[in-house]
Amino acid sequence: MTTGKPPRHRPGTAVLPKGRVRMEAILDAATALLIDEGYAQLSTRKIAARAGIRPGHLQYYYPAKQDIVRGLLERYLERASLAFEREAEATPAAERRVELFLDAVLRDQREGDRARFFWELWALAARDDAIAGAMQAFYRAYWRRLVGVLLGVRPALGRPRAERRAALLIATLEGLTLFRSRGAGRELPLPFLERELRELAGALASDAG
Amino acid sequence: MTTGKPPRHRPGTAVLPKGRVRMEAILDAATALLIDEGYAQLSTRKIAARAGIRPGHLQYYYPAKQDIVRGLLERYLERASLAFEREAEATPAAERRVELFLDAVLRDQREGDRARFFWELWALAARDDAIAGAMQAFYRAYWRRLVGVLLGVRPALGRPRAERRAALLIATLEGLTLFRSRGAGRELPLPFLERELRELAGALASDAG
DNA sequence: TGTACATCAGTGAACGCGCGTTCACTGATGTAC
DNA sequence: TGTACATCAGTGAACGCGCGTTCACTGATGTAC
Repeated sequence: MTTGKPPRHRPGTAVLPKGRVRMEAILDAATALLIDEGYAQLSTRKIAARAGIRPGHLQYYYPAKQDIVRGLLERYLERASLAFEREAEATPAAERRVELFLDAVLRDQREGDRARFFWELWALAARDDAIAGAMQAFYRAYWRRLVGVLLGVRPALGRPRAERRAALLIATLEGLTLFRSRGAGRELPLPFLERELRELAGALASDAG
Repeated sequence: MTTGKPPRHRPGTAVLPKGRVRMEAILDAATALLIDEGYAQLSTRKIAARAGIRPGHLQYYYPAKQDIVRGLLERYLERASLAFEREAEATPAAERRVELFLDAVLRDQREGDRARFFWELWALAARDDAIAGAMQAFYRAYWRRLVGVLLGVRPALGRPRAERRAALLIATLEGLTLFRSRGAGRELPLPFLERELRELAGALASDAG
């Protein structure tokens, strides 16, 4: 089976340190460009330039453009899912968990680039099954973590109701990114919205309804 | 001032019927392509082909590609804003207004293409000020309409609180589009989510909190 | 430590393609008298 | 109704460009003995 293939790095992950560093640099460059200019303006030649290599060398690590995009997405979402896990370990008193979870999410969302990055991803997921799958895995982790928090605070909710309310809360949080920075109405100051959001979260964590 | 410019249709809107029909056809074609393939794959040549004209003739009506995108967006959002107005005229008993408003929004969102279209727009708005402005105007109309509904049902809310809650509800509704079709988790059946959403809307329309 | 060899990393030129737009031109339609 | 003219609508060829990817090749690094 050892055919005389063109020199290309196949197994997906570089074995040697230099290769691993290069692959990271490529994903870093592509991520920055995706956020700065959007997927429509993203080109392999720009990625190569930003990563400090020649255009033809990209294919040595990533045979096609879509492999780069999938790669950067998987890396990002993996890290984010890990953050959920890590946060789950250091649990404070149950009563404060919802609040702290919201804090973490809002802090992350406030980090400028997150919204732009996700807007691109939502659009991409509609056209690419691999990206849709990765996004789905991410939101599943996000959602499971929140279900756990809600049930920890208010066990009487019951799992089915907690699952639905967690989904609603995530939808609200994601939807709120539209009202940040650009693209939607900005006449409502965010601090007010976030205060209201916390009240909403409190209501969703109650066993009423 | 009457210089010998190249033959180009300048004023933005065609005067004669034939020209108006052509412009509509161009926007129709571009909208369909944007939904089917996404902005990254959108090209003037594809638009021309789908509209049944030669590539060079596009520039007669729309000097540049971005004019087409802005044109289709403005047309769509104008129609949607009008729909809000029309709906506001036929008001039933106050108590049912929130419910009916939700019905209308959810029905619209269920219409397959709406989500894909908006995902593209959110991403585009982050790069193009004209698109961001149009989106902002649309969400403002949407939001004002909902504030009116909430205040009509529960005047005791007061305008500031009604404004914040309307924004939250819109964020939730937009965020829920992520859980439809593709791109996010689909393990939660939508009917359940929508039932929960109605309860949430009811809570937001109460004067508690 | 030295040598031989295999694998890994990187280069530079070139490919064919679809893109957005321009331009000189022709044909169709409307308007004035 | 007929004619002259202006404006509107549409064509087809061509432009220069950046794109994604291939390919033959060279240089660098690791491995076995």
